[in-house]
Amino acid sequence: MAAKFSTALDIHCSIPYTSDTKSSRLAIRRFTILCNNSTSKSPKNVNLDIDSPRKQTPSLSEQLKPLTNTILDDPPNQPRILSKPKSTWVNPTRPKPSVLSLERQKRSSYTYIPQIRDLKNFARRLSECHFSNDAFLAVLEDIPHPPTRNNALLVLNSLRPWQKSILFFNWIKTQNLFPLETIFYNVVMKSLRFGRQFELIEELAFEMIDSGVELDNITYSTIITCAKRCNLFDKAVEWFERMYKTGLMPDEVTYSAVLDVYAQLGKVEEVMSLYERGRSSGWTPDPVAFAVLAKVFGAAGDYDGIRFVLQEMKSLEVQPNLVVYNTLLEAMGKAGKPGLARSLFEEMVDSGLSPDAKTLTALIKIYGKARWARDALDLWERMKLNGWPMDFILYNTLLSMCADLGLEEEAETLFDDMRKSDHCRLDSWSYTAMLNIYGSVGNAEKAMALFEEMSKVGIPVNVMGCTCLVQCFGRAKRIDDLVKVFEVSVQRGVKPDDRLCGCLLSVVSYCKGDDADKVLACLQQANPRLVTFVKMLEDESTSYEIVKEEFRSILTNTSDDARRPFCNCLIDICRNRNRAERAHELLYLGTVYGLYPGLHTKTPEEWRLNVRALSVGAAQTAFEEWMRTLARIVQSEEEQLPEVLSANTGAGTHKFSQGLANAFASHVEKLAAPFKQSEEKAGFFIATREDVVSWVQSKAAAAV
DNA sequence: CTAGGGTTAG
Repeated sequence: MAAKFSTALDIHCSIPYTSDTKSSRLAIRRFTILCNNSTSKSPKNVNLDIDSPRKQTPSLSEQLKPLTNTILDDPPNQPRILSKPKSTWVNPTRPKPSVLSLERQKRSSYTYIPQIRDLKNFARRLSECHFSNDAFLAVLEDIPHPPTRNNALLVLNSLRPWQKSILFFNWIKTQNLFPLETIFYNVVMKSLRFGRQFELIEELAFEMIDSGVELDNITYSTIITCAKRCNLFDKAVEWFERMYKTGLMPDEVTYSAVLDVYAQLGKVEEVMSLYERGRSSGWTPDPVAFAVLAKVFGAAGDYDGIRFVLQEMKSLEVQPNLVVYNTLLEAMGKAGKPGLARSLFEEMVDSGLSPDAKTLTALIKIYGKARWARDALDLWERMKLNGWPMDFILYNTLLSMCADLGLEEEAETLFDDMRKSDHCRLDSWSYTAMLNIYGSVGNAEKAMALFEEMSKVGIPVNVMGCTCLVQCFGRAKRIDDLVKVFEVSVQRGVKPDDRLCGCLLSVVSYCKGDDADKVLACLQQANPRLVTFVKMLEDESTSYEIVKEEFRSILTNTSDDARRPFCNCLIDICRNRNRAERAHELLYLGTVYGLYPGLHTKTPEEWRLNVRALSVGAAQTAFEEWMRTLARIVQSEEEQLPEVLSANTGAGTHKFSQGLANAFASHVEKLAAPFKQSEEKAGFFIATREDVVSWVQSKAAAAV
């Protein structure tokens, strides 16, 4: 009997598909406000006054602030509007606010240089020479043509890494042959960006300001993206604001760079605000901007936001490119919409675009997490048939998908292909995916062989691999192997996390005597408080108050996604150690602490107990609790039962986790409760009101 | 990396 929740499989494989669209509501509401309020709400706050460059314009954050206040004043249930935004700027005394220039900055035209070959070779020598000043100067002696403006620019453009770019730049400066225009700074900055040298970039920028060299949109976007890559987001915003203050309008490249800054910070509100103000300035965003929008909604798992992006592109007649599709597909996955991802992919292929490895990685991952075996395998076939591009991440994603779907043979074939392949190597991801499969199917022999192979080829086991192995050996009751693998992993640097502890705890729940003690000894190293708590639960004399306090404190120190597994395991432990009432206490506490949202749902026609996220023991406990409640209601006649009562265990779409429905069925039978497994709805147990009422009455009669 | 923006893995 496999405890559904407590398998490492469930711990690892359940993607936190979130249906929470709070952020989108906010974003869309914000969007609505932005569409409507420009006529009524004080426009001075949104207006970037460019007509008087001497007057300092308010900074971006100052401008955002009043908008934030506006949204807080908004009635909470305003309907969402996803229509094409219309500019409604009608205040004649003020100009239409403009936040970006609709013209991209022009780039200087390319000048042909006949001695390009010589200079490129020279640049390569500079790039390859020693980093010391002397070595560099020695090569400089051999410059094949005089360092005119264009020659110097060409060399500078071909130089890497950044240290060399700086050396050459400084050398040109000392030569004093021509003024250093903006483009020279821009080229050096780009090189510095590759080296993530934000401080040096900023130094150069100040040098430009001091010496009166103009900073243009290319300069700013380079500074901003460098700050972004160095995770200096406040710096990125600071430079964006600085450009307004100097009277320079960002063009769409700089603008979408900043959109992405907010996107990476997860600030949906700010992204939407900037986007909307760009739109009302007459901007038609290009695919890059839409990719940024898609990313921000994807990160928030926000389906409404994704729909908004699609609709915007449609109404503005912007054709998505491959990157936009890839980002949208990824976003669909995060929003838990595998079906829509599938149709979006077909739309993409129909439009004539060919998927790349990233596209396929996103889709395969989505199908795997959704347990859509048919679609995953069909796509895999199509990939092979069409010769669509693969890379090592896609290979590993296919392996993980096999783990999600329990495709042991397919995974082994792929694993061997990868082993033989020249263009991809087995790495820790590949091995971990295989360990996940063997852990799921309970193939302890192969799991052990793989573990030994890993140490032989020098690929360290990570915490997830260790968890899979613990699960595998626990299920196989090979407790000595479990202990060995745990000890070795910890010695080699694996830091046990809450998932691993949950897995150990689940093994404890179905082990007895010595075996349980051995596993508890492992758990003792990883989480001693949990072991103490298990002992408290077993001890009859522990009071409810103490259990409650200690449990709360343990949960507080447990990561979110491991809390329910912990509670499930602890309930199982109580039931398997003859502490049934304590199991009821823990279930009650778990419910109070919000670990089982929606456990019981009511409509006028039907009351339902949802035990899909519960372990076998927890599901049994919940069912008993429910029966007690129903009996009390029937006897006290305080409330009318609905026509239908049902319990949902889930059908166990996962190949290896179909144990819950069976265990539940036998528990129902043991209690002689009148619930029947539904023929047409898999995973449902159903009783009518009459059944329950007469069952309660006959039990009451028997008790007299 | 040929002066600037966006996308892949428990």
